[in-house]
Amino acid sequence: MADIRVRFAPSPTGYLHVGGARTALFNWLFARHHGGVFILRIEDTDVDRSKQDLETAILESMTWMGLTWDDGPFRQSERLGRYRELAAQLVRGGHAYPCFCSGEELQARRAKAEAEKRAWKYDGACRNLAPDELDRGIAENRPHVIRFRVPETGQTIFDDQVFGSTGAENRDIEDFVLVRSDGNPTYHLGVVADDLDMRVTHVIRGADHLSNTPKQILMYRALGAPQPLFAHLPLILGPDKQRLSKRHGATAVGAYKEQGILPEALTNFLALLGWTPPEGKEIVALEEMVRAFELSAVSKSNAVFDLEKLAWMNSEYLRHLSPAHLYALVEQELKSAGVWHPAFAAEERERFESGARLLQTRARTVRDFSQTGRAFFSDDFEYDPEAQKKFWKQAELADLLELLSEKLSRTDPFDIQETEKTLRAVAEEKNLKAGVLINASRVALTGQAVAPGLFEVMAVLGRERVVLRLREAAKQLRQNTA
RNA sequence: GGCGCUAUCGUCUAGGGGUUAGGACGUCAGAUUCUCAAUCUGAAAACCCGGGUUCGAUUCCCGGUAGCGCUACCA
Repeated sequence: MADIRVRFAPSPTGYLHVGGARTALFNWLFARHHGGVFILRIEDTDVDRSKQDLETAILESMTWMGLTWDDGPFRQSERLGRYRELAAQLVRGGHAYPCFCSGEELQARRAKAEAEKRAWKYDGACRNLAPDELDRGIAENRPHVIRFRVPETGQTIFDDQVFGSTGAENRDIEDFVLVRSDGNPTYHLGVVADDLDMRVTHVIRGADHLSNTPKQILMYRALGAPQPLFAHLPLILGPDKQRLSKRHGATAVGAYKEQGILPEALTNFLALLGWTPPEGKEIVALEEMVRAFELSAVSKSNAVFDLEKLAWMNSEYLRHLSPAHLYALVEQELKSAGVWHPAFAAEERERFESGARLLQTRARTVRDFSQTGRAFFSDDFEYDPEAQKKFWKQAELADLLELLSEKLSRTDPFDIQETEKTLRAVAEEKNLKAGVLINASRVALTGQAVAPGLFEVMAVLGRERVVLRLREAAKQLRQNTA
């Protein structure tokens, strides 16, 4: 298939949410797979709700995810003239007409129909206005919209690339609005005009548009224009199976970035919502997805967004990060958390790197490096109250930690093996299980009950810090028990 | 209400007229251990219901039910 052109068309009325991101991803994958063009278009015809900084945020999120576009971004607000022109063409051809019904009138009629339990559809009041009536309305400058004249009979069916053959009876489709009374186009006019002008070959979008598609196909026909292929994507739901929204927690791509999710993990996770890679291998790099992606493998049923699996996938990606990539990421995280020290770029580089590596296998998000892992990069950290409660129970621990501190100050070389030997010797001498001393020391050195192996921690921190922190902890412990 | 779409473990899904219905996340148990994670082993866990077609349906067809979507001068 040559000359494939697809587009992603967010509207800047909110941040890029994961559903939109998945749509963008599938478009992008499809384009890359076929060597086609991925167009970015901003659908900002809703002037009241569209915001410039939201557009910027959307572009940032897409860039962060690696979904770069080949053309655009185009803005519908910059093409208003073109939409009016097309609407006029439709009117001339008898496929559309001005409608003078006001919003209030319409609402009243709709309410009445509903009260009488009649299915409401625009009643066509202005569908066949007498020419003089029409002229008068225009001459008097009465506010009006332009409606599309939907055929009264027949059906509009199409072959969706995901859902298969589907469509609607024309009699079930109302004469929808093309141009608002303020002259701005509605979504339906905008998409068709743009997809036409941008020579989009495949419209890949959320399944919430499945029922809208016949309307748009009717427009292509009225225009005598070739229509694109359509592929609708199942929706992403919250755990309660309701359409994903803010009340389910974070939905914006930017929020996941803030939480320390890697773009690769998010992308991979999103791809698995509705698409199964061949071979069933779930960890799939972007390039691999590009190679394997097929619309025909997209599922038809909605998918629940499972945070647990995203978290797992994130730790999986974190664990397999190359050292260079890891260091860059951790550096960035420490900086934004205010934990970064310039020495980490110079004389303390080794400590920084080994600390990052030590934390790598157990990190769930990049935030962990500055949060639970803070003590590896800063001397300014707190003892977690829960950790103290769990491992600093015995009062004698204060003396023991001090003793250990003193022994360690003479341990040489100060490495994993020797520090362990030293600690176990102290434990034995005091007739104590090594675990008790180890756990207490862990809290002393990291502030946490959960951290990497103690002797690795010691080796990374270095003698000076370990000795100091153990002594400090002993002091703290005495205070606690006093 | 009308129209449309969908329906396999809790979740994401594979599969498909005859299978021990497969995998992943999660859960549980065990191993390991210095906490946790990782790792390894094992376990529990699903074809929405009713008809039809068929020698045989989870799979095909119809109906029901449920969920979702559309039903705006939102997109």
